[in-house]
Amino acid sequence: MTQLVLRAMNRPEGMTTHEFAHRRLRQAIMVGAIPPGVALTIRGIAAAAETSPTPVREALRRLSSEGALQVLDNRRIVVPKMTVERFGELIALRTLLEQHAARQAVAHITERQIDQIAEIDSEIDTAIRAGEKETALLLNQQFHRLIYTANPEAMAMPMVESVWLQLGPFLGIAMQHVEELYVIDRHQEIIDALRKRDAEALADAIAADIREGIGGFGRQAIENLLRLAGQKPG
Amino acid sequence: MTQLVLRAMNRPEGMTTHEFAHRRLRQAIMVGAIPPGVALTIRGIAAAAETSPTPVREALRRLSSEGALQVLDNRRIVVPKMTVERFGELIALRTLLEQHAARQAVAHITERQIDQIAEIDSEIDTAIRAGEKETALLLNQQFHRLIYTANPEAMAMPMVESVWLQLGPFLGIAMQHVEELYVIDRHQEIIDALRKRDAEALADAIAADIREGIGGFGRQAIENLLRLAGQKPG
DNA sequence: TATTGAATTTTGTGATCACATTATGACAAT
DNA sequence: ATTGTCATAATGTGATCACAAAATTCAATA
Repeated sequence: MTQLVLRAMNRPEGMTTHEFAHRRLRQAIMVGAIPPGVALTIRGIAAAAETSPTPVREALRRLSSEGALQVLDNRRIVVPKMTVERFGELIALRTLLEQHAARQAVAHITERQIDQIAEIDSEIDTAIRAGEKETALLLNQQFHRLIYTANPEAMAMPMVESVWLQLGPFLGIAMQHVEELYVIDRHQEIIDALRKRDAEALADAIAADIREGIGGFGRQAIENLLRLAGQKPG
Repeated sequence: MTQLVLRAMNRPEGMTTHEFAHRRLRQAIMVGAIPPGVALTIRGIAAAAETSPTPVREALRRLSSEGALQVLDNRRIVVPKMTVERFGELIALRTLLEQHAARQAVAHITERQIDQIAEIDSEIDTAIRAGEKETALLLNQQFHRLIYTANPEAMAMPMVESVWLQLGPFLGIAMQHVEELYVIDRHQEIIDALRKRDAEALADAIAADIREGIGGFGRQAIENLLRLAGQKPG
């Protein structure tokens, strides 16, 4: 049994221990650092985070409510295993929610915010050219997040984050085995639609971005990736 | 300050204390028993649930991740206040998610399950005739839930539950002040579409059911209800 | 070799305590 | 009447402990 390692992060002042534990665990799940199906122990996480079990449990409760973790009948906590069916459902939900969130954002977004989003896009290109896949992944999320949160009442945002989190472990696997995951995107098309305040063009571009990115994996490719990652079927 | 009262419930064997606290708090929020904006105290809930603060905190973390509660900067925990904008967003999300969940369910649902759903529908009629609004509300949720969970990988279900939970406090208010909230529904239309395995007819019926039910409140009606409930604009 | 069963360890859970932060109320000054 | 100050109370937070349940180990048996 390999000991869990959490990436070192600097803790913002005023952040509680359980929030910090939540953030670090979330990051680990998002990049696929925690293999699906193997039990997480509270004491193990507490040791890795150098805290006591109490705040860790609160973080685990939150993550399970967010769909990132699954509480088994034995009360053990695991990262859910990916299946072809689950993957398809998550991609469909991602498209549905992000299209909706994008449409709702159009009426609120400012030119200043679009500039900022375009800035993130160029940072993504830089990260990809530098081969920093993990950075590119996080920046890509930030790109989408900045669009949707232009709507001050973006009620769908927590749900989008939940889907991202559930796709995270699989994305981590894909990043390790697939070279050209981010060579193409529809970001320029998204930015153009934003500047024109064209909600339908935006929704189309979002759908295409998802479809041609992570959503483009076929059944066979997904099964191969899951096998490569050593995930037992079940 | 009035003391919080949680409805007595029998605790299923094997259920943990924090799960039980979560369920009871969830129920209280769902029927609008906790006024929005007033701070919930951990010790107060612990006293009402006759437990210690530890499991209560875990329940509160879950509920905040589910959108039912909001953690303020002061670290105080409140039921979020409803606004016209938020209400509209929640209804839009409810429609979007439930239409999707219904479409995904059609391929999986069995005649036996449809029979069960029809049974719930007649129970709803009974409850309405008996004037038991709260029962009708819960049965209505069960009606919808049984449809969506026919799909074994109903990934949208937790999100639907989240929306229900966020609409809960407002529904509780509406129930107290509006007589004919449940006199009409599209349930028969939904059942017919299920029997025909007609996904599009089902999605239309779901949308109509929401639109003509809680979704039918106009801006003025919502503001009046919020005023009646004594909610300060904020 | 495979399997059962008991002993041991590990783990989840909830209560309790101590501490720092925040809210509250009393009272004085303007 | 309103504002500001300070003492007190209430609250959130995290560590620690005890207990029961579950998993693991390992020896005995088929």
